[in-house]
Amino acid sequence: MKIFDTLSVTEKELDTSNGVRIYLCGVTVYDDSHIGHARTIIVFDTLRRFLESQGIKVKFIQNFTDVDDKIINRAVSESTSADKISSRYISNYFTEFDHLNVKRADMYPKATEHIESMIDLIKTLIEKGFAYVSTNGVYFSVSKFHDYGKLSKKKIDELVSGARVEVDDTKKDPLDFALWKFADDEPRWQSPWGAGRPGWHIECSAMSLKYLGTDFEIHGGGRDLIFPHHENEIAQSESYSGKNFAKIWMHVGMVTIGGEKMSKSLGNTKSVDFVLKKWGANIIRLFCLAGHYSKPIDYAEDMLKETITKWRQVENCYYELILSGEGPADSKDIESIEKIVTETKKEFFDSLNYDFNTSLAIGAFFKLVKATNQIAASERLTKPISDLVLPVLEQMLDVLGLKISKVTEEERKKIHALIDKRNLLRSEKKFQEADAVRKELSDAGIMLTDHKNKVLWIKQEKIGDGI
RNA sequence: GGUGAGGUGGCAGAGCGGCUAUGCGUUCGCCUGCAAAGCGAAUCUAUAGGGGUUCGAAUCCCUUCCUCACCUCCA
Repeated sequence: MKIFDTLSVTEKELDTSNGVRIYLCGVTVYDDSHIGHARTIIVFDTLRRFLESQGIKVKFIQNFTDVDDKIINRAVSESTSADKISSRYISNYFTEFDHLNVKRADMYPKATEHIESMIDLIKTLIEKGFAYVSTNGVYFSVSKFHDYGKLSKKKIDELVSGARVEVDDTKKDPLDFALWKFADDEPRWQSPWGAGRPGWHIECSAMSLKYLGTDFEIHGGGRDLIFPHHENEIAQSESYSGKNFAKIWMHVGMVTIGGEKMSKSLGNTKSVDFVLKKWGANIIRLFCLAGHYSKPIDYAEDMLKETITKWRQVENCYYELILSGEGPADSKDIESIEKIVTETKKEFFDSLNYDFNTSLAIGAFFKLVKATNQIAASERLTKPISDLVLPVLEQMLDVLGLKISKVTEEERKKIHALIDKRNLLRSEKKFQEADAVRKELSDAGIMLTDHKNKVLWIKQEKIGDGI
């Protein structure tokens, strides 16, 4: 598989020979997650599902930043503890991302639980001369790391003249960043240099090193983390270990709204909770995967609405397949569907293999859906055809993390009973009563399609609230 | 100002030297007792402007214009 690597600015072959280790920078838990966070996480979740579908062992680590000024500020404004704030939003995170059908990572390390590792790392950095203690904390000396700027393609002298660097006389160089900040208030931890809190960047260095070692396969996050976060992580980690930090740096484009980046500071966010209620997990996932991961996507309601139409086609396809009748299939149909299944499957996986092009993969997926629906529409979809299509369709659904709404066995019996009842009424030309039965079913989310020889039912996902 | 990524039909979005995806939308049909869904057909020949290279460019080069992101916390 090839993935575009931000560092080398090339498509790099992913080494899967010893499994794939992935570290994804997660969220700072001081507020609700929004669809921007969700996109990055969905992209990586899908990547992970794809790799696993290829029989590759994946070790997936995603952190929670649970020590941060924003958390503390929030705690102060709510007169509670930082710990309460972060645990609340971690709990929310799991509720929301479980709903988004995001597979749980192998581990969700928290910064607060890895203070010791961070201190060890800082100790070594000081010993090696890459870091120094000042009156406000411990700083990393950027000038000591000669590759500084290699990820973000920034020149050190340009950064200095950039004027946006925080002025702090206690630092040797304005570019130096904090590894440890002394603090008088809670939360704080003891360290050899004085009580305080870790800097933001050091946590990812410490936790990725602890769980994935050096030179692991993929380090990822949103594009906005390239500088300074990932640049600084590289500086710390490589200065510490003397080894390459990560093989591939994979960055996900921003979600925009009205063409502008969605962010807390601009106040234009759509929370995961909100979009889940409005669109549901399948629509959100399809939306997040509709374009290439590296490019921005715009949160536009019209597009989301269109996605609903497409999702209905998938539901239709799925139920046509699982409810297909017994009976022989035309050998020509078998032949053509075999061809389509083979082709779309190849296209689907080839697309993902080449820089994870989900846009093309989804295109292949819909080709299969469409071909199936065509056969169904012409009343020729029988079990032998379904047996060919269904496993592949389910595999694709699984990789994309899409979930068809299903019914219980009990509901199924009830549905069949009502369909029988309606059929009887229809045969007696009691259409009004028949329509009442149909209404009863549709109110329960069961849509009917009258085929020539049978009635197809579909459990439709309920989407949106007065869109 | 610096750096990076882009500008493709009404919209979304691939292609990254030749065969100009795909989807949505729109229109008209089919199916149906009716409806919804689904299906079919039609519609749309698009590649920011200007130069070049080439037998041939959306695809390569130059240039102009525009957009976005990063350069501060950010997924």
